[in-house]
Amino acid sequence: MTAENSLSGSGKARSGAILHVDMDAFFVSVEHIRRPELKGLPVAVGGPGSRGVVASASYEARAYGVHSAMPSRRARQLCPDIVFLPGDHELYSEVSRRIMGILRSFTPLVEPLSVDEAFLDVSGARRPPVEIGHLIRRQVDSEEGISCAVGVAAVKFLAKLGSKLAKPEPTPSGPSGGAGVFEVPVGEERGFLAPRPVSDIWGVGPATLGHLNRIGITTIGELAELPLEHLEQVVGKAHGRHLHSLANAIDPRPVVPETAAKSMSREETFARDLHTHEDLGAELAALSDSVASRLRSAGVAGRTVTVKVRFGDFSTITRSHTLASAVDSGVVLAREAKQLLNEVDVAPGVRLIGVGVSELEDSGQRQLALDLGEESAADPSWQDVDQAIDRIRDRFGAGAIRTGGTANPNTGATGWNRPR
DNA sequence: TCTGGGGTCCTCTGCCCT
DNA sequence: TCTGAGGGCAGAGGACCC
Repeated sequence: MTAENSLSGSGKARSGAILHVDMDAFFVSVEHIRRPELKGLPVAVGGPGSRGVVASASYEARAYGVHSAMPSRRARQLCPDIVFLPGDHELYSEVSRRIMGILRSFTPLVEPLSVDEAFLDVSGARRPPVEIGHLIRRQVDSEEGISCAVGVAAVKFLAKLGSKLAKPEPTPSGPSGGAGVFEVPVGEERGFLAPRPVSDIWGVGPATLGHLNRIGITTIGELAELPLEHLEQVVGKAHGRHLHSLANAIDPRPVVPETAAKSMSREETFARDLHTHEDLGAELAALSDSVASRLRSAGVAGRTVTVKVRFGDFSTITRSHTLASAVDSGVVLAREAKQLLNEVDVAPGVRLIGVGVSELEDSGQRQLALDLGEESAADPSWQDVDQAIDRIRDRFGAGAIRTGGTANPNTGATGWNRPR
């Protein structure tokens, strides 16, 4: 379709005003800045252990078939020379904040999707969207040394697909080609989508793809022609309506800057399976402490506590409980989580455990509830303890203090996580 | 091949209430 | 008093995303 040089200035097609900006191999690109000697080498950021996976791979590594979410062991088989880096998520978050700042200098309507991508609504801008895309690429590259791809379209889904098509190809010597900016012109959306595979639709993963393939649907064009009622029977009502709209290039979702988080969680995979409530309880306490700390720094508290347990055979269960009032205390959260865990038979062996909190609300509301004397799972006496813990961590670092029962039981946790 | 971590949204089921 | 229908809600799990 159209690319960097073929569209701009043609004046033949109207431009959509949604941009999707996606960093190229973000974690690896950040590592390249502080370790330039790694440029040109196959590099992966991720968990190097036997149960680790790749979070980000350089284009040189991708040429060997390495990709994100691939088990690290498999990545080493495909590319024995690959350099594994453990990752520095504080640094990635810091770079991400600066890049989002650059994007906000073009429009206040920036919706971050993750650390390395965002939607922008530039409908109010004087410059053409494609030109803004090029300016963004130049500025992110000159100020942060990171390359990115930009998709331009009238709707989010197509802009996202555009950025994917603007990316370079992986080769053993690094990224090659790639338009950098890819536009789907207004009025040409359906023709553009029709021949593309249904897996290009945002929301079609392996399970949905299997369902669609079984009824003979392989392209977006075929999906667009399928009667809605039939599609709803195959993939469910809400999902069916959503996919049908996207296949017809209909995506009314606006760009929403800064949406509040709806849940917070932490989970940990162990190097070896754990079989006792005692071992798991200690790990649960540490995770609860971490989640509670994040809740407090975000100024929120949550009512629903969920414990996630993944067994050695990879089967996964969750147990949740909704409290009378919201909590943000690590001790209270750990107590609830352990009660939930007690309902689970852990003897078969647990490889992963997680703690999550949802039904989040502003901490100010919760304080008001406490002041009014409502029944609460959050014991106010713990608030002083939590505040003291936060002050110590602010001053001496996150590892300066642990709450009781969170001492590392030598569980061999992978220690790998990818912060949002 | 053997699958991390942190999220969101949806569906299904069972329970309670009217 | 019993029973069934239907709505609302909580809990569990699946699918998907990066």
